[in-house]
Amino acid sequence: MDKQYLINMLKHFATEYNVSVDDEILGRIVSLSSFRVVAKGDIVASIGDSTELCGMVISGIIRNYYIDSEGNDITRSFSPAGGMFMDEGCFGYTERNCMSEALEEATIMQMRVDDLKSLIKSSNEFKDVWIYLLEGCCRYKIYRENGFLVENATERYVHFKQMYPELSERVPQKHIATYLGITPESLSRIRSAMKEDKAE
Amino acid sequence: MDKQYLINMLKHFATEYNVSVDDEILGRIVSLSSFRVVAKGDIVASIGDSTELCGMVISGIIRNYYIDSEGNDITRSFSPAGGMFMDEGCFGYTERNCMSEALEEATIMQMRVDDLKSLIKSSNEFKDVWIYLLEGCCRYKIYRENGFLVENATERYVHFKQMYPELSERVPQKHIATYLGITPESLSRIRSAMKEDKAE
DNA sequence: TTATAAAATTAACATAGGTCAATGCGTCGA
DNA sequence: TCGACGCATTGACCTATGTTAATTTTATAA
Repeated sequence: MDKQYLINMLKHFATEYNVSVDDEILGRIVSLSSFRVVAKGDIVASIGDSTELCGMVISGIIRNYYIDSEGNDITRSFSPAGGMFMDEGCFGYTERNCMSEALEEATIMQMRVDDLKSLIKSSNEFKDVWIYLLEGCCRYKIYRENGFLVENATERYVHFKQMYPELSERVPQKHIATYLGITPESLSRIRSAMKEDKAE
Repeated sequence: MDKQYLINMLKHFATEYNVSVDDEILGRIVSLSSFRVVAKGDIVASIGDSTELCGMVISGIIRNYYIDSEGNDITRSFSPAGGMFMDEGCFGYTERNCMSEALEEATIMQMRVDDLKSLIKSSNEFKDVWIYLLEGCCRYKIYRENGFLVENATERYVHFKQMYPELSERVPQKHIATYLGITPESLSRIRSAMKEDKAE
């Protein structure tokens, strides 16, 4: 993986988000980052970890999950290729409150939040990119909030499949269930009820 | 309400958020804004409205709520003094999908999203403020997502009261209930159960 | 201050989703 | 190829929350 290759990869992710960043900035990001290949099942970051690093997924899928007061594993989000994770530091948290694991073999890139923030401060253009990403994060969370407020579990599942058809295939159902705020057993029942409905 | 008074008010709100913006920028914001006093119960913006305007609450409380597929009124958020509302345009939505009403007599300020975006583009300093606000929005929504994923209704209510003691007093309970994702009847039961627990 | 409406409480019953446990099915490593 | 383990499914039962409706309390406006 040479530098230009990584720059092109980042450019590709940026294009998917409809933002353009010039190579010079991307080169600085790459220079400030370290890269790691992690195996399926590896824990990439844990509860209580410092938030000084933030990461981006180059390939594979990272799952971010809470452990609730009874010890249950509850998926907060999935980070596919191009997605950020371990980003709590960017939002001002000083300690991580969730776990991150690789659901598949994954290549991840990580850099210091301080470095990222300096980069943002230093470049007017990159500031716009950061604003774009933050607005996207808000949109996503507002959508999710809306789901919990006005939809039932079945509706949330249907919309999840529409929105993330690929994740629906690649990720174990139990994780999709907890992401939707229900148990794996409930999701299984919802699925069989949906099949019946279709049959009729 | 003269201009300097309004500037000072905005400065005060900014201070509460721990951000500083200089008077020149605030002056431009005020110049681009219009001000309105709305009566208790007034609908300030509706579903289907254009998102070309965004607003900030100067005094009073604005409640933002969805109407679900069965016609139920479900609170999405409260905007107290200093809070934004009608901000969908800032996040790229072209049409509003929720209602906004004044829970008390309120003074609101509104400006064109385009003007706000130009202001952000034009000022490096104001960009930082906008980034700060967006990060705050993400933090808030992440907290809320966490609540729906790992807390039950009682816990969400307790945390709501801790976090927004003033809102808890000033806002009808039925709206707090739907904000928490439950019915007013359920909240009432939760409250009486909490009283019993305390008594024992 | 009173009349009226709105909000909160309470009760009885209904239901979505949770819990626990058993079974079956893939998949992956030895 | 086999065995073991993780995952999905299913069933029986449970609980939190929803629904409907009656009642009490509180707020509002004449």
